[in-house]
Amino acid sequence: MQPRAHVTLEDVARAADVSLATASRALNGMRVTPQLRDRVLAAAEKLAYTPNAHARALAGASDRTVGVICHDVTDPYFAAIAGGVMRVAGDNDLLVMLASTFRDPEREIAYVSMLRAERAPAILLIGSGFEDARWERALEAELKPYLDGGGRVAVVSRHRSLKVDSVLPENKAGAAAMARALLDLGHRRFAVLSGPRALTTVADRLGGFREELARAGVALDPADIVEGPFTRDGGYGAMSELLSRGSAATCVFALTDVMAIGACAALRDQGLSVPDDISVAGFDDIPIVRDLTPALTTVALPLQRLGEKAMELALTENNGRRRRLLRMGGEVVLRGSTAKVGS
Amino acid sequence: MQPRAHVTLEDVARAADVSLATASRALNGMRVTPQLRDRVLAAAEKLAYTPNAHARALAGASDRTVGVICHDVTDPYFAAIAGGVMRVAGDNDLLVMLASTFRDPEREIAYVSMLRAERAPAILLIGSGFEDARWERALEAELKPYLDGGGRVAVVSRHRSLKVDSVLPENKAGAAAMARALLDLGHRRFAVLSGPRALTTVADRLGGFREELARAGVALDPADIVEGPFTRDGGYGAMSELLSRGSAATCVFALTDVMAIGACAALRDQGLSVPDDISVAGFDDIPIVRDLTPALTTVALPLQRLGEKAMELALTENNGRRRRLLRMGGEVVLRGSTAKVGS
DNA sequence: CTGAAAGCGCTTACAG
DNA sequence: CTGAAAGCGCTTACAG
Repeated sequence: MQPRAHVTLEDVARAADVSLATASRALNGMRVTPQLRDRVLAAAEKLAYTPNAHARALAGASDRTVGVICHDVTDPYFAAIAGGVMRVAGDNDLLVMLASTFRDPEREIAYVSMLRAERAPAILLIGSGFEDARWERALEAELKPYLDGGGRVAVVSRHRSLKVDSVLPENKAGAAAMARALLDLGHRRFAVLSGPRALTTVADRLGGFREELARAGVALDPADIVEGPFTRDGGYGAMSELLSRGSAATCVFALTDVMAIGACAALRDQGLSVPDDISVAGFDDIPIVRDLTPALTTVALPLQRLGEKAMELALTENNGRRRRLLRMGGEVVLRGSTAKVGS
Repeated sequence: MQPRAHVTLEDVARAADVSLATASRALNGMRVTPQLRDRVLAAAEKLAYTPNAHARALAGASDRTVGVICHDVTDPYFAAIAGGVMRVAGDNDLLVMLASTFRDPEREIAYVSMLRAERAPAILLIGSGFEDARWERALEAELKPYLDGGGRVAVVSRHRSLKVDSVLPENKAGAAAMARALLDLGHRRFAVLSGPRALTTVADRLGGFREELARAGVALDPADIVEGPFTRDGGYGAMSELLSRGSAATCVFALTDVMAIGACAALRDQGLSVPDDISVAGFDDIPIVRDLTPALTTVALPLQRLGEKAMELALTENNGRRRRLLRMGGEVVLRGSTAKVGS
């Protein structure tokens, strides 16, 4: 009961009057005479003993803590994916260590490094990578030795990242499908609220949208593309900017639902009605958007499953040495935020 | 480059042709001849060396990973608080290990136990406790030895929990203030969408609301109190139940914004208008509610600051041995979801 | 089944 | 400043 030192296995062994080895075995459920076992368990209970996970890990016991690195847990998109990861982790009796980089590439590398140091059995990287060769090399320099050391890595939403298992939402196809759906509603003049160009997801979604429009003979005026952070306020700001430019677009496509939410707020603040004055569409289908008024038209991604699949990939041994790639399609869901427009 | 074994300090020391001690010192930025230092750093770089955090922790180096346990990261309420925690943690160069119990008391204890085993320097418990004596004892049995061992603990939103530092949103006062505000709008017949009785937050908010109404001579009909899970769907279900009971309430108070969102959805689905047919108020002021249509009337809690303060408490030594208690007030924010009603 | 001992990979007094 | 050595708290062959 000394208010300082930690109770160790040795204390337990001494109290139970057995050897260290026996104490260890009893606590770990290995074969031990019931009588000794009871004595050990009783002593441990009495002393409120908790094994030192570090010593245990050092001594070779396997670790049960996987690391998950995402851009921002407070973003519903990542929260939903993380929820999926945790579901599967929980089923497998794994503790999840969730970290947020707040979109700082440096910090992502720092986290991977810390997780490596912790000898986490698996690391999940959730969210778009950055178009930055230097960063890519640095990340690879961390991941490579980790993988060589037997670490498992799975990523969500990033391509080309090493030869690791990955879950890839079909951003490009989804954006293209959205373009088609909006064209079908009769829209011909579009604006896009985009995120930072450095994110690969931005390139994919913007590219898919633009190309599909082009296929229909509709061009996207560069002045109708406004860039902002991938946040609610980023969407608000981008929409405001667009309005101040006096865009003639009848429909705005925000590259994420979160931005779309900000855009709707900006429109509302300007006294404009969605979808009567202008249609708004998003991407992701985060849970909240169906509860908005009007509900948001979007490309629905199976967010929770994205996380579940990533965790499953990291958990299952990859026998063939090739990286596994799971593509998960998105589906356009038309809701109240987009209106038909007479041509 | 063997694709199995981990590179250890010894490998680095050998490659740099120095002793283990020197290699350790060089890597940790302690005084070492520049020449040797460079050799060590170069060797470490070349071998992609990462120190084993477990060995380091065992050997006495301090750990930089704090644990945060909340009910559900996918809930915007906890996400916002976690965001605050992470902000302060980041400023202090700490890694945050975020865990979700999904409101399972057993799991909370399991997480504390794991964190104890990890010798995390601090553990933060975020979210209402449960009214369950057995659980309380079990939790205390985990926390006590952890505290005695020098661990730091801070909690958000739970009272009576041991003698640990805590941040307490004024749930009771906030709910009372909300009652007053709604009475001022002219409402006299209320309904409450409540969460599980076992959560202390429920008792506080419900109690504060009810007592303030009573003070004004307004009684809360037990039939007008519907209980459901603290989730969007829980709010949806509870509201549906209330409607099916044919309640005559002119105003519904949901104990959390998340439930209020579900309630609004249920009303919408029934073709009822908020606030024309019925007023709805929530509690928490999670970020999204100001973007709803109508925006939600609620008790605004400084969510991010709740997290920041908790982390700060855990980080600053408590010299006086008494537990510190930070009360943080909530403020009623009237928005579009509540209407005046002619008396 | 049980115990003595080696070893996991570091850090840090303790000598030099 | 540098090195040899002890020690952190476990687990696990290895003998008995």
